[in-house]
Amino acid sequence: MRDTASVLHLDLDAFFAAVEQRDKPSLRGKPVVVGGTGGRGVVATASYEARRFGVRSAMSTREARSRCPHAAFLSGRFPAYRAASELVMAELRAVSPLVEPLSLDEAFVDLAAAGLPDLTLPTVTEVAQRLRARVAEVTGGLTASVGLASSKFVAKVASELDKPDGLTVVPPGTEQELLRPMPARVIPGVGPQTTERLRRAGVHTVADLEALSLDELVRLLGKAHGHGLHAFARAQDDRPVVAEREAKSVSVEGTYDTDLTDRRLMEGLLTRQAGEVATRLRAHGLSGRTVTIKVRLHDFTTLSRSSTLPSPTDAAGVVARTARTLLADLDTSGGVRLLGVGVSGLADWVQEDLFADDAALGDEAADEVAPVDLEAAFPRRRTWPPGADVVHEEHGRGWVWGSGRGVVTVRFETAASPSGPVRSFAEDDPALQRWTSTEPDPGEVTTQPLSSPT
DNA sequence: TCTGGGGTCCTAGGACCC
DNA sequence: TCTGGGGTCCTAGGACCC
Repeated sequence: MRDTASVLHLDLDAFFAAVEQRDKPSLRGKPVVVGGTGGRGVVATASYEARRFGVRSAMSTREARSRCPHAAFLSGRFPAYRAASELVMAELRAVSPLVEPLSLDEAFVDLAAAGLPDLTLPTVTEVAQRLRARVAEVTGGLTASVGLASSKFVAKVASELDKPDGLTVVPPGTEQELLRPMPARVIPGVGPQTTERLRRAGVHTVADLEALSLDELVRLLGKAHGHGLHAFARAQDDRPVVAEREAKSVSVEGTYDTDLTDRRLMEGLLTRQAGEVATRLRAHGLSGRTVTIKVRLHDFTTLSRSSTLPSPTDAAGVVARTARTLLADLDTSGGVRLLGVGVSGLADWVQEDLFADDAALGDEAADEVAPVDLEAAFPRRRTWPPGADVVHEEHGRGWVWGSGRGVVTVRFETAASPSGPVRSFAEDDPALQRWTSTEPDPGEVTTQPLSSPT
């Protein structure tokens, strides 16, 4: 642990929902829920207005709808979130070369690598405030909460303390007095199961945890976890901020609104997922030796089966055939709610001579798959998901307010032109198109750098 | 019709090798 | 008849994170 508050943790507030409110003025000040909108969807992000009704991340969308029926339920526009995230990460890197993104909306910054004149509290505080202002400026008004402390652990705890749009600085030396009264749950790696185990052992707070010996903790939680908690309970955390981390696996999975029972359909879906995995492997110049399938049964029991190949592959056909073979050994007669395919044991090289063969094999193997109409049974993506950007020949840019029964309702409103009407169209109206371009609208006057995500 | 998707890390047992 | 140990790889499952 360092003796300066030079680890910064930044967390964008209600990120996905905030991007939607930024781009769709009618949603400002209103409850917005972004996440899965299907029958088995869960909430990814709820705006603060929706949180007032008890809507939370990871809650089923069904429950969120019953708690807050008048919220806008949107299925998410990842290109827009990624664009906003990249602008924020660029601002962080302008402060210090040592930036560790944890997700689209969160990152650590090591101010000790920033080349500042000093790392005193006034200096780092000013850097943090300037950074928050820059984030708002460059994203068109998104707010961030920031924590500054002597370690990742405490910086992250600190960023939670004044949300949204706040800054908390923990002076070095005061970490333990901050942590002691907090629930043990604030410690990274302490989730529901560990919390329950600790509760049964009479441990509720960080102070309670601190009273346990290393031996007791290891007995209670195992070696790695025990050692980790022993240190965290004392605010000891030497984990460095790491800029580049290599991917260890690539996977695709899907939960279906109704349980699958048709094996040929499952094989078709696995094959399609294998293709997506292979595409992503190739896009990153990776290949891997271990193919894993994941199967969640109707009763939520989750199975995995894996097979390690003699050499790494990035070929769709090889991944697909391996996946289908693994599925063959499982009893899925009760119905399957989730299927997934992943590749791990990644290497950043491909065996050149095998590459051509594998690629050819890939095409063949894709064709081997049972003749089910996958697109009819499970369309790859719905054309008009709620919240999606669209453009109409006559009315211009807008977004999907609702869809179903052959009709799509569009609100013609963007951050740049916030006063458009709401109109309905036939779903197959050729004048209406998904807006997928990452370029700004032709002719659109953009005053906010992010109003047309790139 | 409770319970997403993309990840990481850890544990534990068995095979196999020296 | 009894008696090893360590190391690595692989597999399956589970907890956790955002």
